[in-house]
Parts: sequence; structure tokens; C-alpha cells
Amino acid sequence: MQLQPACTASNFTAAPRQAAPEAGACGQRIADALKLIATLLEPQRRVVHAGDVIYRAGEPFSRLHILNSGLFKLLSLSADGREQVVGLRLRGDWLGFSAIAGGVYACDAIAMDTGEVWTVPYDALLRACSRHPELTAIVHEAMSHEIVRDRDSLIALCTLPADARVVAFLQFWADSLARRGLRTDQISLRLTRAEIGNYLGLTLETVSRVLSKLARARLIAFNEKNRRDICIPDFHALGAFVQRREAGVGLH
Amino acid sequence: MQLQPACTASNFTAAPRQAAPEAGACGQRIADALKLIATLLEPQRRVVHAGDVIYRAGEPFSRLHILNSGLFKLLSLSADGREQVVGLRLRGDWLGFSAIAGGVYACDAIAMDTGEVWTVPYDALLRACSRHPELTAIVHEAMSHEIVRDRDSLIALCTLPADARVVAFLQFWADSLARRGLRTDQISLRLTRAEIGNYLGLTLETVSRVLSKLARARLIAFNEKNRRDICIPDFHALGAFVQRREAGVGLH
DNA sequence: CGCAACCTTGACACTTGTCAACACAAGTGG
DNA sequence: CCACTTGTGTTGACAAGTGTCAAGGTTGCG
Repeated sequence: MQLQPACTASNFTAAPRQAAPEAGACGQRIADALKLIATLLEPQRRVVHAGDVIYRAGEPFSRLHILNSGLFKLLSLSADGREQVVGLRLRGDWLGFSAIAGGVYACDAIAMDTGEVWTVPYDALLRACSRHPELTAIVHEAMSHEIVRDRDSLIALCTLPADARVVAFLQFWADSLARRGLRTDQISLRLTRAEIGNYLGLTLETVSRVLSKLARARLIAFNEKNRRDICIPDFHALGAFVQRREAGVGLH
Repeated sequence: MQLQPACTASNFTAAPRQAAPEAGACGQRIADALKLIATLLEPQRRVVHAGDVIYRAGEPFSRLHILNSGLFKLLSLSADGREQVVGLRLRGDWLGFSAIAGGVYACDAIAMDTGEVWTVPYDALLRACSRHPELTAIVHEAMSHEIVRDRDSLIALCTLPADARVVAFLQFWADSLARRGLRTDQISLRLTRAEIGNYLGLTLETVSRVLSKLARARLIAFNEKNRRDICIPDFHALGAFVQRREAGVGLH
């Protein structure tokens, strides 16, 4: 059984790329998966608001969550008490996979906006999967996708300098929106500088400086009176900016 | 159906921890999983040697691989040609999960040592899972474990300074060995400084300097005439070293 | 108005990368 | 046996990138 190629969303890499050329297709794909989940699993549906906790690290695991809408962050609490944003999740993503191995949730999942969460007991999911192979395919694909995405962000964080990380973040963000059929030229970050920096392994000052630099270079533009909404006039130029800098570093 | 807590191997974090207190239990757990896989799936078995390629990025996906012995690295090739080590895999780990979503392998998997690889067609695995729920549990746990492990290393790479990363790497390594029932006081890294640095997002010089510093502080000791084999006399002291530095950084 | 969040910018220090030189071991071929 | 090469590891000097600290600006809200 060969799976058809998914919209693997090679998000969060340095390669310059047009924003989601397969936008519609992938949005459809997500919609189809959600519809199948809705009909086969009849998940419990819940509307959440900014700040609502889906689960916390350490809680016993018994249910998985599928996001129908909204924006969510995954927070990992290190031993010394600092929080680290380890992922952002949107419509079509699953929450809770990381808890299967340990029996307890491995991080906090928190809504950053109004959204709808579907919840299914894990054992019910397993039973449904044994009856419906197409559901198994969707679950495995979602887990696999999460592995690929995490790996991509790992590479970005390991190898890219600060400004390239911020650019990669902007590309990732626009990609995620485009793939769900939303407009990408005018985007709202919905994260503070501190949260972006935390996610990217940078300080908030560095994020602010990079954004200012990009704005001075006309690669992005801030909305009037609101520096969280930004506009990306030319996607290709944004990626090329990073490429140029990397080439410069290589020179003597 | 509540899963029993697995040996989640919170490898690769900053928290000081004794090396694998549950060593035997976890080795047994891996052995049980392998036995189940062997009997239910009758995988094709193959002996590999250092440098052998299990798969390459871009090859079409149809089979998963389970490692019975040996050491393997996952290499991700970025757009501009640089290689990045994105993971190390040992006995009991699976290879190929990241290919499920995309239909093609997402990275290279290369043996670094003599070992034995078991290979199963993915569709055969799915069929077996539908008949044997306990196999599904093992597969899901392995995928979940991979997600957790990747996330842990992400945190380490994002938030830790260079010396803490190297210490975390040593702890991860000793943990991995201990969990499989091997001795941890005398370990062979089997990686060059360059490979360690690549994996940790550091240069080989930085890795070398950190190891020298640890050796000067008597936290590790090099083997005579072979600086790849190292000895860790006191595991707790190694972790405490990082904690102390972090506390120092916080002071004014 | 005052206050709290959030953002920006500058000066400075520190960590780490870059470049270079050298040491050492293993293999190769004269 | 000795040069020579290659791969690996160590160490130092220096520079670049980024974090830290501090000050001030803007927005929104009670």
C-alpha cells in the first residue's frame, strides 16, 4: 500500500520557496481528513479561547486532540523552570502524540486564540483504526508529519544565523496560512517578540532588531500603528535575502 | 486502555540524572518488542557495516527498518549541500517513520558500525497491526518516542550553551548504553569531533575545547592513546557542572 | 492620569565561529 | 627505513554574532 505524496510542507527551511503553490490542494486534504475523523470517531468538540489549557505536562494520557481551528503553542518546561515554545499548531494538526510513549503528556498545550478542539479517547481511536485502515493511514501520516516538521525546525535552529531564523519563521508562518487557503501578503503574527524569540532560540531584542532590519530593507512592512501585523510584498526576495547573506559568510 | 509508563529515556536534557537507573528493565522491554516483531512480521534480516546506506533521502518509501544492533546516523541534506546529523539510532529504534507522510525518505540513514537491520514492508506492517493490537501499541510507542526525543534535543540545542550541550550529549550517550545493559563508565564515542559538533550545532573546535575543559576539571578522563574513548568517573558531578555554570550566568 | 505590556534602540561584554599552526597516528610507496 | 600524505585532534588569536543591560517610546486599560 503506497501512500500518495502528502503536502509535506517542508516548512521552516532556508531554501527560498514560493509560498505554498499547492495551497488549495493541501487545504482540501486537511478538510478530508477532518471529515473522516468526524464521521468515524464522533469526537467531543470544544470551543477554546486564548490562554485555555488543552493539557499540561505530566497529566496522565488517555486522549488525543485534533485541531479544527485556532492557534496553539506547545510549551516544554525545563528542569530549572524556564519555558520553551517547542511547537506551534494549527487546523488539521494533532495534539498529544508525544504522550503515547510515556503515558503522560510531555508538554503543555495552550490555545493562543479562539478555536475548536476535537478530542478522542486513544483506545477508541485504536479500535476505529483496526476497522478502518484509511484512518490508520491518516494517523500515521500525522505522526510522521510531526517528526519531519520537528526535524526541519531542528536543522533551522542548529544551522541558521539569527536573521535567517526569523525569515524562516516568517516563511513557515505564511506557508501555514497559505496551505489553509488564507492570504499571505498581509499576516498577523499573533505572537509577542518574546514568544517568537523563545521559539527560535533567540532573545526578544534580537528578534526586534532583525524585524527592523528587514523593514529597513523593504523586505517586510509593518502595519500602521500595529507592529504585529506585517506585510510581505515579495516572498522570493525574502528568501533571497538569507541566501545572499550565507554566500557572503562563505567568502574570505 | 492505559499504557504502562515506558522507559521514556528523557535523554538529552539539562537535568542532572543518574545514568539509567532502570537499565535492565528497559533493555528487557526492547528485547520483548523485538521478539514480538520477529515472530509476527518475520522481517528480512541483514548485516550491515560502517558506511553502509540503509536508505537515502528522496528514495520512494515502502519499507520500515528496525535496528537489532549497531549504531546509525540520520543525515539531512540542506538545500545548499551541507549535511546535518539529525539523529543517532541504536538497538530497538526504528528507521523510516519520517517517510510515511511524504512517500519518500526524508533523510539518509547510514550505519556507523557493524550491525543488524530488520526490514519490513510498510503495508505488511499495517496488515499485521490490524490483526495484533499489541503490535500497533509498539509501533505507536516507537513513533511517539521519536517525537519526544527529537523535541528534547531541540530544547537542548536551543537553550543550552556549548559546554552544556556536550555534557548533555555525553549523558545521552551513556544513558542509551546503560538502558541497553552496557557499561557506562568506559564509553567509546565512535564519532569524530566534527560529527559530534555537527549533531550539536557546534564547530569541531568548540567540541574539542569543551572536552579538554571537562578533562582538566577531572569530570571525564581520556583513554591513553585514544581520545575517542572516554571515562566518566562521576555521573552526578558531570550534570552538576552544567547546573553550576547556569547559576553563575544568572548572577550580576 | 498612572500603570502595565510590549516594542525599539544603543552600548557593551561574552560566547562561539573562523583561521591558522601544530601534533599525532596510520597508511603508502620510494 | 624514511619521506609523504591523509585524517583526526588540540590550541591560540582574533573577529563576528548575539546576549545582557539600560533607557525610552507606544499602546491600551482601569
